[in-house]
Amino acid sequence: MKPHLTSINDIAKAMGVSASTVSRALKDHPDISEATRNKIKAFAQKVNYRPNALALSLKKQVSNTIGIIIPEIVHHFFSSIISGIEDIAYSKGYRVMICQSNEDYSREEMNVQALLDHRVDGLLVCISKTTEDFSHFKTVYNNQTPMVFLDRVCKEIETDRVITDDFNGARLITSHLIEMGCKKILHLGTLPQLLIGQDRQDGYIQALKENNIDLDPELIIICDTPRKVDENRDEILEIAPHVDAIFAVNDFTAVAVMNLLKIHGYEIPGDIAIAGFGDDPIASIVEPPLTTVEQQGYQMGQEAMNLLIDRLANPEVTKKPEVKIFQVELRKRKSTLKLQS
Amino acid sequence: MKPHLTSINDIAKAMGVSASTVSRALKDHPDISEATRNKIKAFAQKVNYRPNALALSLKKQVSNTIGIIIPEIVHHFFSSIISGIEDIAYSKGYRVMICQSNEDYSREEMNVQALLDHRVDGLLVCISKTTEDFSHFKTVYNNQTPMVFLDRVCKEIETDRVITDDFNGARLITSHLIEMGCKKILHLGTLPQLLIGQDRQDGYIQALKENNIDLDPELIIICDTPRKVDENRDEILEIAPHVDAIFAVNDFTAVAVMNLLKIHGYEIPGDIAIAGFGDDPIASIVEPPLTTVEQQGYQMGQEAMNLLIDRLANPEVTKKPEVKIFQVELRKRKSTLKLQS
DNA sequence: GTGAAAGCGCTAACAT
DNA sequence: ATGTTAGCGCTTTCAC
Repeated sequence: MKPHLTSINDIAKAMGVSASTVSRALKDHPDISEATRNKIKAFAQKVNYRPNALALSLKKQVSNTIGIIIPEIVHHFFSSIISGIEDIAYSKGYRVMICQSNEDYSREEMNVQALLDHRVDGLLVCISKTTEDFSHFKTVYNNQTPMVFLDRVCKEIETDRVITDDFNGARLITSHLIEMGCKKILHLGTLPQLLIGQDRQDGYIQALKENNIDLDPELIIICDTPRKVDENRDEILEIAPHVDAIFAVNDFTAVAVMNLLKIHGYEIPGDIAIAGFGDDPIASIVEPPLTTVEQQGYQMGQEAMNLLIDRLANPEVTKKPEVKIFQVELRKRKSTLKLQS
Repeated sequence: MKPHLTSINDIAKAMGVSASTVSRALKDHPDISEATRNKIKAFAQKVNYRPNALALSLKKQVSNTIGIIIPEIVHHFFSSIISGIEDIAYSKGYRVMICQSNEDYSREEMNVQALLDHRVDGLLVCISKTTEDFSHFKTVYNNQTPMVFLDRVCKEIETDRVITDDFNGARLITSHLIEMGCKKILHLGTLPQLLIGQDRQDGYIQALKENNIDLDPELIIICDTPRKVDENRDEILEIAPHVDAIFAVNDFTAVAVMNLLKIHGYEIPGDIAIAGFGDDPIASIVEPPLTTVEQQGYQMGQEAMNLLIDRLANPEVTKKPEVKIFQVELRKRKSTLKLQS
């Protein structure tokens, strides 16, 4: 914004016409004579005129921008979501503002505020892990700014949601482990306030039940990042001799335990089978490759953006919140393929 | 932007004062009596008043927003850069708008335009691989919108730059391979228009020279993504028997060749040593762990943002473009540690 | 201590 | 076919 980009007024002055004529000419308004229109367009082109998006948004009360709040873009799942969102958004003439919460509640609050301040037309949100109070999202809801929750949702707020079938995913994985002959399965889960964590844990428990395996509460511990694996290494190493499988709530945690166990002489999957969740690229790179379930981040992002655009296009319609559930697919790999004895 | 968020005018009307009074009261202007100020502030708080950032930017001709254009956020190096930028930006009261070019020239052009349209105060750019024409950046330059190039720079435009010492990094790696006894080193490089690729290739050549190894032009091929590895698999497999090491221009390409070679029965590093560039997290996860050099993405992002803020703060000062070069550190890992015979 | 008015860049209803 | 005017939300100079 340094030296004043040329505005419609500048053009008007330079050409001896009114600003409205310029405005109309540039958008092919039928009232404007072809002669003037051409002259104006040519001139605008020459001076490289570009409409000021800020002024436009202010005037139209529509910014054509949607805000994205996501925990951390480093993770493949989240960046896939973003790509899905962007591709739909761009194709429909929307811009996106991406904010990272870094899994931090107060950063998330700031992000919501900043996006609202910038008058985004809508919000696409994947809630931070540490968020337990949802009042900032209620503000959005009360503003009537359309919002779609993605993956990590807030049930208290009635909005469209796009989620993974976490329950079935976890059930699928756990059943697979059981099929491989595992009976003592350690679950590395995530914080209780995260629904996805709850659902994955429930899926794990359900699979045990279906196979008449008693649930041992000691075999569920909260440990959802490589760092946490490191912090809990003693506990994990103490439990390890007594289990024959580990199901981690995400792939990078699974990889971290795998490394920990390998260092301590465990054979994977011979001694302990390991499974993750999400099918991150590292899952196929580790040795042995990691069994996991595929989550369709890209498609989820697309779907969420489509839902949002729907709301934006029909603000008066008050249809019930939609919930799109994405199924997952089991990716069996070497890390769980025990030779049946 | 649905039901009209409450504005300063609304508050003014509701309280029977003028808009200017409200404006002043809210920003603690000394002219306003404490009584009115408190009343107004209390009311604003109650109705959850938030200034419209769009109107503010329009008025002030400063958006406090900076634009980031980056090839692909999925890559750890790039998302580290973003985190570095964000942390500095937030602490100084700036917002960021992140755009992905997806390594696509025309997307990059669109991004530049969109950010300019939104009147960002400055731009932080990591150029797309496929960009050979830089006129869109020259437009920015002519606009006098401050811009800092990061990692992938454009020499034709005189701006601040923050780069990696690619030449020395590649030289370091290549020398290390030579020390390990390798003499026939295949280099998987990137497109010729990319300076970083050129520099890494030059570093590779320099190391050969320093060790009196003749450069074999057949041992340089352009192959800079896992997909390209797949496309060039035949050529790579044909060359493989005749080399004792491979130096890839980035880690994910290195990992891809490593997998290809492992599948075809090669021992790493026994038959062929492999090294990458960047120290992506996958480098320490693959088996064997990958030798590479560490690039300080986070710090580079911080530095770039600081340079930009400097320019923004002193628009009149016309000091010469600064170039910050970040050194790299060799990370020797198993993938190159040949037993010396 | 407070208000009126102008203007940032743009558009649209209302003239002419 | 074109111009005038008002206004989107906000700040700031100038009055009083």
